[in-house]
Amino acid sequence: MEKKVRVRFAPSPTGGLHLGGVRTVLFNYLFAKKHGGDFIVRIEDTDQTRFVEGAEEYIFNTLAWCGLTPDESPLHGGPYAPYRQSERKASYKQYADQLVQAGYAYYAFDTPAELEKMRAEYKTDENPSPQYNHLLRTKMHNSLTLSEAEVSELLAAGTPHVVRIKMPLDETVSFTDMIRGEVSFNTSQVDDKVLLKADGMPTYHLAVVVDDYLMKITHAFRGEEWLPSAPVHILLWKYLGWSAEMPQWAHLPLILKPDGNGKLSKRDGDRLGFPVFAMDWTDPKTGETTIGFKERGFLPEAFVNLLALLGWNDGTDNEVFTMDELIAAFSMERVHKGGAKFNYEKALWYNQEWIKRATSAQLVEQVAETLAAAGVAADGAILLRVIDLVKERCTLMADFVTQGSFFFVSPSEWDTASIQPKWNDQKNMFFIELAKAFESSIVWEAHDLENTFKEITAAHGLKPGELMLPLRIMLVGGKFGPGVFDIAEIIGKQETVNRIQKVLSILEHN
RNA sequence: GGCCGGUUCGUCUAUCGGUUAGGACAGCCCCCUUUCACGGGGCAAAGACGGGUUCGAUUCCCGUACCGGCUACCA
Repeated sequence: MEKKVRVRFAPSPTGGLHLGGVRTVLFNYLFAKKHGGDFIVRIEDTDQTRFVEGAEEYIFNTLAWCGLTPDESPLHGGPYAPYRQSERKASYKQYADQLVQAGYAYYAFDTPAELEKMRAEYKTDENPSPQYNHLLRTKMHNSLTLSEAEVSELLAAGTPHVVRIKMPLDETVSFTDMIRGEVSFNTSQVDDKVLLKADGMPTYHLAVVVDDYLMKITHAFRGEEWLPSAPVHILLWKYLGWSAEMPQWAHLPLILKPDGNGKLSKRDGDRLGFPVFAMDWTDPKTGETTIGFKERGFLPEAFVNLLALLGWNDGTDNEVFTMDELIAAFSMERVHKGGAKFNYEKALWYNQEWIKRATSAQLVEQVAETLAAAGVAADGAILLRVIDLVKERCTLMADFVTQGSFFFVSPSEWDTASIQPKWNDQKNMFFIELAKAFESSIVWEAHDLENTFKEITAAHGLKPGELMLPLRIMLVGGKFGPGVFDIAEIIGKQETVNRIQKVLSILEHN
């Protein structure tokens, strides 16, 4: 029987979740759900110096907003708890010891200062960053160079030390990456990574292997930046005697900055004016808030959609997918190898697509919230009609404010500059009469209003074209929005007449 | 520097050796629209370079160039 698929997303709680991180979650999630498996979130908080208050909560809020609910996590519980590595601290040492016992790892007593000295000493133009590797370990302070007695003495004295993996000489480690195919490394080129730190915490390298094993992870997906350390992990699986259980790997391509080169960073968003984080993130130390896609006015469906199509496609021309469609269509083999430059314009297009496709009923709650935040109280029944009328001209949720406010509150400013140049007494008379006609009309429907409007223009010997724009500006405030008579119908007789008269008086005083 | 990965229109991408190299975003033009959008139609735009393999390479192999990642007791 096939093993049940189990994947994990393993973030460090160090700050906001950016595009790349959410996409990694997404691909994990899609793969798991596609295969009827479980999606686990494990918090990798092994570095206390980088721990950031609130970051873990933020991660779960983001997952909830995106609709990527974990099956197991510190928040959701599960049979392999705890899901926080700091709480699993005690379980790693035995594996480190096991590796030392078997000769696959060793104790190293070098102090940070000694390491620094070593790097400075061996640094050359050809080798700018000397590695603690098979060559240099013979010159350092460790259980390979020290006598057994010395080592026991140091250990007994409680001397601070780390455990390092002993990379073998000139062996080939290879594995099949689900995206890249076979990738191989020569072990002589890989350094002796620290497995267990002096504070007793494991490094990522040990923790990821131990926890993936213990949690029965079948597929391990992570960013491409992890590819260089894959041989360490593969060897660890082997040295711990778990080769048969090793998950299948896939290293996801990076998301690159839109201009120039390099991977996308928070700075690029600040610089180019678009969000990089999924949701607003406030740094607890500086108090500085970084805008998120959610707060910028993206729909979660659009955010998920655009992320999925950054580096993946189903082979057809289809670009708009619901979560269920993504799950059905997803396959790791169709993920791109190369990194993708993030394009905010395209992201906006996805959002507009999703707003367009959403029904007014689906949008009403959020739109009401958005309007309320801008100080506009919007009534439910009318709001539904307004949303239907304006949604196709909204790219971001915030656009509903400019596109929808004038239905509920009179404009505070009018683009009279666009009326004035061609304004004259004749037009003034026309609008006075129009207001009167509107005021006395019995039926208040767009179609009838348009007829009334046309009858009066004809009676005055005017062309509707030169009066339509002034009317629009009177009702809307500017040169935008849906059909003028639809607007008039919705805002009602009194309000329509009021707005016409208000602008008439402004024009008169200029 | 070393190791690993990558390379199709400006951008995201399709192509599983044979295509006028397709689509989308952005750009430009036209239509629709007495506003702004939506929508419809059109234009422009690509296989990094050099060698092989092959009847035939964007596709397979090698080299070069360029780009990226890693090179911490960070993940």
